[in-house]
Parts: sequence; structure tokens; C-alpha cells
Amino acid sequence: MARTAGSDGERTEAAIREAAVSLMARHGYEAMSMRQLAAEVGVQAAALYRYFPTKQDLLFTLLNEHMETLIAAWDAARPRNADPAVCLAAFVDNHIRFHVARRHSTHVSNMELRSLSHERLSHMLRLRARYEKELRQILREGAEDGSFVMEDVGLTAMAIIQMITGVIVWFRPDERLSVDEVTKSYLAMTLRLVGAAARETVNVPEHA
Amino acid sequence: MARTAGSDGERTEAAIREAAVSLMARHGYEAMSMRQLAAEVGVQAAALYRYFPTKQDLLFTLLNEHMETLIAAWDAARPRNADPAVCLAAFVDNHIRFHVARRHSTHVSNMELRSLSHERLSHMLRLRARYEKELRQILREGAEDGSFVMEDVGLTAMAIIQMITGVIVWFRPDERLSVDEVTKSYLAMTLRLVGAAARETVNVPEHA
DNA sequence: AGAAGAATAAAACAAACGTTCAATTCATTC
DNA sequence: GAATGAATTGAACGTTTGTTTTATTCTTCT
Repeated sequence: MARTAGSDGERTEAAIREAAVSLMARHGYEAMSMRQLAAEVGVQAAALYRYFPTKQDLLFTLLNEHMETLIAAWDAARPRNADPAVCLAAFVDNHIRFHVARRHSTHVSNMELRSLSHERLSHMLRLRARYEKELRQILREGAEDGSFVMEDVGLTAMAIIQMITGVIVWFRPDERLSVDEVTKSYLAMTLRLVGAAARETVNVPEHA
Repeated sequence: MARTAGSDGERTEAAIREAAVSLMARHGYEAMSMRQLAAEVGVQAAALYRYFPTKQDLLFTLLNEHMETLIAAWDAARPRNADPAVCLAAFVDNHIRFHVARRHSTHVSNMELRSLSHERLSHMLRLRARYEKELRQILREGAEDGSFVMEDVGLTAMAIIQMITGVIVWFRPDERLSVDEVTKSYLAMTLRLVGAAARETVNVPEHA
């Protein structure tokens, strides 16, 4: 009844994070008990508190890491000095691939914000706003230089985000469509949505 | 300690449903306690069990009612013998207005399916599949008669559903945009998304 | 006015919850 | 090989949970 053979702090913490994301994604934050999580890791519940002072701290750590990583990924992937259509394509591509690769933590990020304290919720919303601002910026430039057609920048940004994040709700990587195929289709839909028909999918309106 | 003056079964049940939807939407099904719900209704927790045998029965009742009502609303609103663009427009319009008017129960329907038992989950998924099939049918007809352009019917259906359901995540009826404006914009985006430019938003590709 | 049934309160149940504490073993360093 | 600190256990804490039971009051019908 004490330290177990071969135990290692770093490995245990990583195992906790991984199991927590999986359990929260499947059953929800409130439905996941610390004992259940401990059992999944193969450890007693008390051991969890060596790494995360409270259950909510654990949640916050996971959510924060998810958003920080997403922002960093976009920062690395975004084209510089490119025209709006290229930027938008890069944004959609990065967004879908990132979220598909992290289905579970994306689910948690979308569902469990309400379990955070007020300050931590604000912090997460700020990160989210910062990320969404990138998309609005692209859309605004495209609307100004005439390469995009849209009624409202903010509204279009929300519509696109909802659409491309929604991939993870139904997409399973082992089914009929590959990530590449899905990404390509969503990219085409997005470009049509903002009135920037890609060369290969141009459609000339019949009565024009 | 017993029946209170002016108490009425029907009114109490309606009050329970209403308070439950509101609490579940704001805090989540797991986070809502029966005592908290009872307090919101102005009743003791034990009284709830006169109307719903278990907490999960209460959830199921709400979810089921939501989906049945949605399907009934579409059945009443859908045009008969109309071309795909008209049908699609009607679908988007009905969907957005229905969900905006029922923000709370939509939230619950989207978030709390996982708290249902296996059989009840299956039942809800069947209802959802039946509803989504309507959209796929419209898209398929449009793809076949050439009025729509799309890569994949199923994928496009999911993208549209996610996009137009996502309205309730950010939309607040008391802000800068009215329901009519939002619906109109989303309708325009949807038509462009499937390559069926509405008359007033036709855009002729520059290089055509 | 009295009987019957509908609607609720109050109290209790065992189980599960997040969390804390002290004790104990493993790994590492000197 | 003894000492030190990191890692973990096992038991316990007080709350809160969903639910049940029993008793009581209100309403309605005759």
C-alpha cells in the first residue's frame, strides 16, 4: 500500500490526461467520477490529486492545452502575404485536420465549457475569440477586394466554423471517406459558400 | 406537509418540463439535481416522481418531444411537388426558425443524448436519421436534375445540418440581427454552398 | 357532509461523490 | 547501506445524489 514498482510521475500524468479526455468525451465531465478515471489509469483516486488539485483543474488543463495547440498550429500553417482565397483554404484545411486528429478533446472543448469557473470560462472564450478573429479577418479582406461574396462577415464566420467543426460529429476515419477526401469536399463547399468558386467547381448560373 | 392549496397536476407537470429544459440547457443533465429542479418548480423533490418515474425518463420525454415536434413541423411546412431549390429553402427556413424558437431544448437534444440508455438512444437516433433523410432526399434530387452541384450528398447534408443548427450557439434574438435577417443570410449561404445561386445573390465567376 | 382519490410534504435510504490525510513503499543519492 | 524525496495506497471525511415510503392535506364527486 504505497509507491508501486516502476511508477513514474511523467508517465502517470500523461496517462491521466489521456484517459480523462477519452472518458469526458464519451460520458461527459460531470458523469466521469475521479474513481472511474483512476481505475482507467490503473491507480487509486487519491493519486490523481498529486497531479491536479481538483477535478476542475484537470478539465481546465485539457481545454487550455487544446486551444493553445490549435492557435499554435494555425500560426505555423497560415500563409503570409497570400490572397484571401488561399488563406481561407489554408484555414479550413488546418482546422479540419487538427480537429479530426483530436476528436476527443474537440468534443470536450465544445461541450464542457460550462463546467468551468467564471474566470476560466472567460479565459477560454478569449482564446476562442482570438482564433475566430483570424477567420473573420480573412473573410473581411476577401469581401473588400471582391474575391468573396457575403451578407455579413461575422455571421459567415460562425457558419463556416460550425460547419467545419461539425465534421467530428459524424466522421469516422475508418469508413468510406478518407480525411483527404473530406477535407477536399469541405474546402469546395466553403469556397462556394463565400462565393469564391474554385476553378474546377465553377458553375455558371443558368439564367445569367 | 401534504397537498398544497391550488395545486394542479397538469400545471405542475408543465412547470417541471419547462424548468427541466432550462436547467439542463444551462448546466447539463448530469449537473442538474432533482432537488434543484424541484426548487425551481417550487415543490419538493419527491413530488417530481409523480410525473416522471426516473430522472432519465424525464430527459427522454423532453428529447422525444423535441424530435417529434420537429418532424411534425417539417411535415406541415414542406412543399409538395416543388423543385429542389424551393424544397431546400423551405427546409432551411423551417429548421432555423424551429431551433431558434426552442434554443434550450435544442441544446439539450444536441448535448445529452449520451445520458440515455442504449435502447432510448437508438430510438432518438432513428428519429434523427429520419429527419436528416429528408434533407438528403432534396439534395439528391437537386444533384440529379442538375440544379445543385455537390461532391457527396451525405457529406453535404451533414455540413448543412451542422451549419444551420449552429445558429443557436451564438444567436441571441435581442442583438443586432433579427431572426428574419439571420434566416435570409443562412438561406443564401446554403444555396451558394450547393451551387444553386439564388436569383438576388447570383455571382458570375470572373474568368468564365 | 362524507367518501375517494389526486397532489404533495417530510423524512429517510443506501450509494456515490470529490477530496484529504496518514502511512508506506520504491527509486535515488551520498 | 542509510537517508531523502517522489509516488502511491487505503481508509476516512462530510456532502450530495436519485429514489422510496409514509403520512397528510386539498379537491371533487355524490
